[in-house]
Amino acid sequence: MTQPISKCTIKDVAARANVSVGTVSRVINGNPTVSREIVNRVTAAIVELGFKPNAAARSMRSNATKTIAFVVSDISNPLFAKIANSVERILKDNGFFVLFANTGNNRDREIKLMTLLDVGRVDAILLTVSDEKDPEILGGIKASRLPIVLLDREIDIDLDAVFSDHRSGMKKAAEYLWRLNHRRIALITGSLSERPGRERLAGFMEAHTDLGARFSPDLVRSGSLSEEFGFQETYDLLAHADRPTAIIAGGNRLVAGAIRAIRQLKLRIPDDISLIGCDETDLSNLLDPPLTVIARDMEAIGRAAGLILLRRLSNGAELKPAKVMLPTDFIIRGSCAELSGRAT
Amino acid sequence: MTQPISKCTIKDVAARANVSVGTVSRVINGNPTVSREIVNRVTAAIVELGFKPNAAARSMRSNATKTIAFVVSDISNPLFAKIANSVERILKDNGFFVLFANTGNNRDREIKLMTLLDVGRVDAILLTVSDEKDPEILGGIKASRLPIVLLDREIDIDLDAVFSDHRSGMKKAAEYLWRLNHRRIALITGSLSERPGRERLAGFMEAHTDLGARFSPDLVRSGSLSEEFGFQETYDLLAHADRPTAIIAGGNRLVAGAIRAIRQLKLRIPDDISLIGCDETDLSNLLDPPLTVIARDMEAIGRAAGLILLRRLSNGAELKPAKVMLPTDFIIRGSCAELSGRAT
DNA sequence: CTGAAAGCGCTAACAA
DNA sequence: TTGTTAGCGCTTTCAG
Repeated sequence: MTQPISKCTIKDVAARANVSVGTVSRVINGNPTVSREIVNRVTAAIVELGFKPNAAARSMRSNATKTIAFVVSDISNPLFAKIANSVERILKDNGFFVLFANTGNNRDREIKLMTLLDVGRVDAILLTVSDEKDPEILGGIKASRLPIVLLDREIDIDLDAVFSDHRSGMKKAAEYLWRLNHRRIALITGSLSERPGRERLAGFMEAHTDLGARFSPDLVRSGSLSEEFGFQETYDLLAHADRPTAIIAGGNRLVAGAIRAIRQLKLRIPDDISLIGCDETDLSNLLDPPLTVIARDMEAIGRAAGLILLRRLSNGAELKPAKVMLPTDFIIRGSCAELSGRAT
Repeated sequence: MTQPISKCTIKDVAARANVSVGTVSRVINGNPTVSREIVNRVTAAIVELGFKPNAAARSMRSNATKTIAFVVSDISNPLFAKIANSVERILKDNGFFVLFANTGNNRDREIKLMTLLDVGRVDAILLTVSDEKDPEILGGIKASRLPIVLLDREIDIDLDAVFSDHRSGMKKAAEYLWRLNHRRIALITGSLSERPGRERLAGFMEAHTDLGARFSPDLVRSGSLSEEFGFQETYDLLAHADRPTAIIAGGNRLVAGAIRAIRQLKLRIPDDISLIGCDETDLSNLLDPPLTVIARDMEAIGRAAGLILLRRLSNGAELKPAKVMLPTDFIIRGSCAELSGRAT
């Protein structure tokens, strides 16, 4: 095994192989205009010296870092982690690294991050912003010279983006509950300043409209995707006399909060309350009864995002922004009960 | 808002402010030997031009990238994600970015990654290797000129490391089951070529020895930390006539597999089988009954790792490698039953 | 086909 | 206190 005792540069290789640095560079970059003879000599020298081209110097010349940033609110959310995993896999195959950054849903951090990254540190950004309307955030995005791919966000700037079809999944879920004779269905979901919250609400309302059903505003709780919000709203919903018979928790953390609240109130799923969750997690399968969910393929989302990024990076800026919509899947399991009596 | 239409360099700033590039550099780096007057002028020029110092050029000079690599088998494992999150937070506060890479527990990928990173792309590595004895992996680590912090791994090279005290947690768990009159206790855990698997087994054995208990080898299944392994071994364990009365699943994915197997066999926890898991996940709290677990503070692990890294990076290589052992916590919940009859 | 040389943007001597 | 300049390691003309 070669021991790269001290950092060695292209110069050392050149000296060792008795060629010029330019030639070494050509060999490294697979330039075909080098004779077999010399390629061999240089390659040998590279191996013997354990030479590795310095990334900083390269990116300084080429203006490419071969790394992309993955910016989300919280990488420890298993969903983001899955997307990150998938993104990394596809990007790695193309010689890219993934830098990741948490914003903690903090507006200022998001803005700061944009400028921190836009210094030749990464070639592009995979982004999930916390507020699609915030002028400062939009300003930061506009000011960035980097290609950006949006993850499930819709803003006023025309960018590459990959979306999930929350709306139709939600619609199916609400209709399903209706068919089980539920008439008081509650929805807990994220803020309306983020696409997932808006789309889920839209699907929920669409279902009601199509069904000719009345829509009870106090049964809709939109605010945040946090577990805490899920807990509080579920608790509040169920503590009232006129409680819903079913809850749709529109967000994977919200589900955890909802279940916690249901437990605490000593209610049973689905006998006392029917529950539908979002996204596949350990919870959905391993809960007893298993959870009926609106799911999506995180792997596919990451793959799509990675592919779009690669496309943009190789085809330049003239490309029309790609918008990819990925489906959701409504998976019926055991967490919803059929109601016998017609509740109006 | 300043629009950085075209990339502008230190030179442009110098021209604009009527000073030399050296002075601009001094201002950027907060060198105190610059007059107030000029600092203001340069700062103004920087703001007006929207100048941001190029990271590649800087790291080429300073030999520091201000980014560290986080290398694990699978970032989508919620535990790693939590550590990553915590690491990122502490490192970010010190101006560092985190690059992450999945190895998928693939030996070759681990080795390749080391050389891919050791090109001035990162300043240090946070590492979890898949096999502590593999000579090629060890070779790769030795060959690396980068500071490395090991996460819960023990190898023949003296490096910074942070460990979890799996052993004592496991011991407590086994003793607890014994006190509940369990006499056939099974352990499913990871490979013995990784520290967690070894330590968990050691704790398990220690408990038996201290208790003067016989030790049934076929009740110990060590192999992998995957959910699939957890499923298969649990299934196998429970399908036999002479089945254990309790299972300890030593690994967070193993728990998921174990529960799945138990469900499939239509067994109830804890009436038919007692179960102890490892690490806090949604599962542990939200399962019914909630899971008794050997837990640890992932946040603390990430913080410790980040701090050690920072220390090494600022104090240089002469420092004696730090070894930090973080505790585990045995949390009793409802997944273990007390046996009445003495089953010898 | 190969070598020489000019930078990429920045920092850090060394001068002034 | 400020300006000048020599590189950091590499790629890429431009000659030869």
